[in-house]
Parts: sequence; structure tokens; C-alpha cells
Amino acid sequence: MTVDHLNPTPLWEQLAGILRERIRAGELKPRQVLPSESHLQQEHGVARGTVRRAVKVLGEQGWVVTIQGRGTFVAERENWPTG
Amino acid sequence: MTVDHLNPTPLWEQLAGILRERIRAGELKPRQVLPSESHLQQEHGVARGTVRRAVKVLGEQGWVVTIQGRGTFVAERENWPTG
DNA sequence: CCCGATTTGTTCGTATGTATG
DNA sequence: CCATACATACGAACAAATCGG
Repeated sequence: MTVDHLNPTPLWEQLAGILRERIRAGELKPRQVLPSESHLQQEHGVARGTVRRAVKVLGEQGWVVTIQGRGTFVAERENWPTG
Repeated sequence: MTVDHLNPTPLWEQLAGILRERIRAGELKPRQVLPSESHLQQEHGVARGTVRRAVKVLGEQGWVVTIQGRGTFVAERENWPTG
């Protein structure tokens, strides 16, 4: 599953949705580190700014927590939206 | 002091005028860094392109100097117009 | 303590598409 | 047709924090 450049939905929004589903599905578990911005960037063929915007949204919604110099981690389930 | 969306004068022109006055008044001093494009964008509720156009004009007139990855800085007084 | 690699944080540079008056 | 203005998306450079050797 990856981003579709032809889909009119913004890439950052598509990417946020993809990551959100990976978390919800348990593919990415609480406290686990997410792929780095650099990795996501290459995996989806998008710019770093696009990755950062997607991750930023997930952070604001409580799905992940980002720490400078460390990485971005899946938040505890208690902090997830609607759950 | 900020931009007025109802004023028929273009936003970029209004913003350039505001920043120019801040410099002239000494609120922004030579060699001092200006608020970032992102900051000005939020502060005035305008798009980044609008901010960039305003700053671009100030640069062409000698009020400021912009450096990629660093920021935009107030120019030395010797470079100011009419002064 | 220092150095280098990795990772996130911030900033400017550029291009494209869309909408409005 | 043109200027204004917004949003998206890419690239580039630099800064700060972390970690391992």
C-alpha cells in the first residue's frame, strides 16, 4: 500500500491515512518506532516535507509521538482517537 | 499592525510596507533576523507566496538580505534606500 | 570527551494547479 | 487576459538532538 500521485487527495493526507491504518491494524504497535522520514520518503516516492506533514497530523491526532534526534513512535492506545 | 484583507491594496504590498516601517522605526535592526516566512504567514493570515513576494520586494530595494536555509536579515543602513 | 552517523526541526528556493476579480 | 492569492509538492541548506564507537 502506497501513495497515488494521480489521486486528487493530497499526498500528505493519503500517507497519513496509510500510516494510521498500519497502526490501527497492529502492524505498527504502541511504543514501536516508525520508519524514519528518510525511509518513508523513499518508500512512497514523496518529498520529506510531505512525509513530515503527514506525521505531524498523526501527532496532533494522538496516534504518534515524535522526538527530535530519536524518531517517531506509536502512541499508547489510551491516546488514540475514538478509542 | 497587520494586513487588511478588505483593503484594496494587494496583501503583498501591504505586508512589504509594514515590514519596511518596522525596519525604519528600528524595531528590526540591521543584521537582525526577520520573522520566518512561516511565522509571518501565520501572523498575518496570508499564504506563503504572499509573504515571499513582500520580502522579495524589500530585498530588491535593499532593505533586507535573504539566505537559503538561514533566514532573512535586515540590511546594513548603508544599503537602505534614500539613506 | 570527541567524532561521525542518524534523525528530527527549521528555513528559504522553485514549480504547478486552482480560484477569483 | 491578467494579477492576486491560496494550496500542494518538490528540492536544498543548515541547525539541533541523540547515539555509538
